[in-house]
Amino acid sequence: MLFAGLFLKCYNIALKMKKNIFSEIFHRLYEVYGPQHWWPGDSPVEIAIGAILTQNTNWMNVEKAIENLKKKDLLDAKKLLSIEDDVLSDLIKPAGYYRIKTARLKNFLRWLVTKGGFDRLRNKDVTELRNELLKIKGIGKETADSILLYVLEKPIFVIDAYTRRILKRMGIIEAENMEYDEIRNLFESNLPRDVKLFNEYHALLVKLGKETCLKRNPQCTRCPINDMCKRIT
DNA sequence: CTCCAGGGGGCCA
DNA sequence: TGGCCCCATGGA
Repeated sequence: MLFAGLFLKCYNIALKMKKNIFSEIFHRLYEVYGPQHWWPGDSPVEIAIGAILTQNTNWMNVEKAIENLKKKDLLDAKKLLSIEDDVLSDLIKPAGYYRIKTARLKNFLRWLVTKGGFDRLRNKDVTELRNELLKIKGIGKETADSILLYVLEKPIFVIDAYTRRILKRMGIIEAENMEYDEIRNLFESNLPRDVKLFNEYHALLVKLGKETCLKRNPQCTRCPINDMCKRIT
């Protein structure tokens, strides 16, 4: 029931999309993988914390860290800000980079509390929000955009290493280190600005990126977009 | 054993 | 800007 509803919604969005390579990729991935139900997490603050903890880190390790916080009922901005750095570091240790991430979490949470919480932030202008997020030490473009899309529900397309690798393989971009905002603009200017679509699309790219046939393997032979990939000898 | 995850910041030319 | 290094754990 939920599946069918979501599918229909995405299908309707798809019908309105211009026929281009970006909509084509979305169709393929959605047909094969279906809805991804992102972001994994039960509350806005949990999602935001996950976005910071998953920086260059396997999601499985992030889950362990979040589970530690959840067990102690610490998935709350003010509670987390009130505990000692050493205590927080110890709890998030499974996610790696635990000292630096402790500082990053607190930097973000301090900003969040100062601004009066997520509900208040949702009403603010996207560009202004993004600039503010980027000023926080430890919040870079991908993390900022993940929070904008998956927490604040703004139509911002998240670019990550998987996205770069896939676009490069398909010959859509020249180099993987192409400017972040230029790649983001590729998606945002070729797709309808729809939060639900951007949500699903990024999640699907991550899903595809995790497939072993695409993982650092230049020979992509069985992925859903194989025939769209540039032949690599 | 080696590799590498849903990055970001600092430093240096 | 562009390249390099550091941060750290745990599963494959």
